[in-house]
Amino acid sequence: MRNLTAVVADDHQLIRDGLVKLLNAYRGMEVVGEADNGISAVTLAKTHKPDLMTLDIAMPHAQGIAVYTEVRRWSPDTKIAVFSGITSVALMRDLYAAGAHGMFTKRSDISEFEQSIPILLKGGRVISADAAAMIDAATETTSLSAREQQILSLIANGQTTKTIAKTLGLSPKTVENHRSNIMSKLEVGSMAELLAYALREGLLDSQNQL
Amino acid sequence: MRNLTAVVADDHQLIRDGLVKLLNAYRGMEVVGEADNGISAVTLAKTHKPDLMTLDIAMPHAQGIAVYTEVRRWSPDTKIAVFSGITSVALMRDLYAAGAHGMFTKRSDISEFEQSIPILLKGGRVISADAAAMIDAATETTSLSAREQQILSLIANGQTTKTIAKTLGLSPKTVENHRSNIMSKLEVGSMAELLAYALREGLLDSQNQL
DNA sequence: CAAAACATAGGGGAAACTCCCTAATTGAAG
DNA sequence: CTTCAATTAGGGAGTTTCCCCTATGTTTTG
Repeated sequence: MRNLTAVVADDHQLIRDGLVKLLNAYRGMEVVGEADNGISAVTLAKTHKPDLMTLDIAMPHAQGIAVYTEVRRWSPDTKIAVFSGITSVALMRDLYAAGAHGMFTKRSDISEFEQSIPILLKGGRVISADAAAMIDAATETTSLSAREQQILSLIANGQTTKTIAKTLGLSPKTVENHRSNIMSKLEVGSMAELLAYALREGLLDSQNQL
Repeated sequence: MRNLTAVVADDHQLIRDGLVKLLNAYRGMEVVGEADNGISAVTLAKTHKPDLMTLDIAMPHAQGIAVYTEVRRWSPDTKIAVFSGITSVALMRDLYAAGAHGMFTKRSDISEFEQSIPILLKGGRVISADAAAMIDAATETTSLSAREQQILSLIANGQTTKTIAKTLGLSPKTVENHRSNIMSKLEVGSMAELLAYALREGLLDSQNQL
């Protein structure tokens, strides 16, 4: 009796194979689709509306939280277990806030995920030990306000003070003040150090893939 | 008859499982050790001196080329197939220069690796299609001179024009000119973009691995 | 050898950044 | 209700980038 469906999305074939095997071994569950990029992940979610979906948040063609929210939009009842290979703390934090059901890193013990399946299917939430530790560590070091984080992210994406001011509808002087506050909070003395910090913490949107 | 030995080093359990299964299925081969971090990878290489070793270059405790060279030192006859999950072009280039036998990305088709095993065992070299494309793309874009690369690296590590000038014993103006040339070569228009590029390419010393 | 690339160093000006202030409004915490 | 943090916005001075030049000596390459 197979009444539970699952979709596996990951661009690493080995990981995909492992997860498919694991999910197919789960009683009553069948993997009905596999995706190796963000776009087909969303498509599969739309067509199959699976009960469970594993989602890598770093795949070609569409990255990060965008894929998550798209899947969510087209199949709101699907329970989504996010697997992050890259350890982008900011992304994890966002997904946590966006309400991902499961959060695992690819370094997590796989049995952790296996044991989580029934919980996830019931609508529960599971955050693996190492993912939780990562989020904690991040939130404690990040004493930046929401606005400051937003502006830091824009800076890290190569935007200048002026363009940031324009996109946010603020005075350039305000943006400058925020940046100044960020720098004193993070104890850095130049854009270079600030950038190094920001990029280290994974605040880049697009090109952390290469 | 099992006369070939192999060691699998990868911090992702799913990947490890997949590779172990694949290698054990190879005629006459047996996986005699698994490592989930750089240190135990080196230890296993030292104790087992396997014929073949798969090596992830982004693992906890010791990263990148250091692990490769250590393995090489303790077991020079072991054929090493490098798997890179993170797409650090600089690292790939270095490993290529250091003479890694096999180079695959985790996005590679696994059959590519499977078919490569006999070639690797004979001492041949195999670079998967996508890894080769990556290296080509990198070497063609990186037209920076030695001095320019050095200065870019210093910039990426948070040094200012002045301090760079002092450490290199140059005029600040010279450093500035180099930076300017770098920026026009890389087609970026600000420190922010330059930093983004540099960090992406893995020019940071310590913490580009997070 | 000649040409090209590289490394060195500087002038000058517009723009951006860095750091010192003040100050009004808002919303949350005690 | 009061205090505190956050957000907004600005003044002003000094420094650094950024981008345009010129110029000389060396090294590499065709």
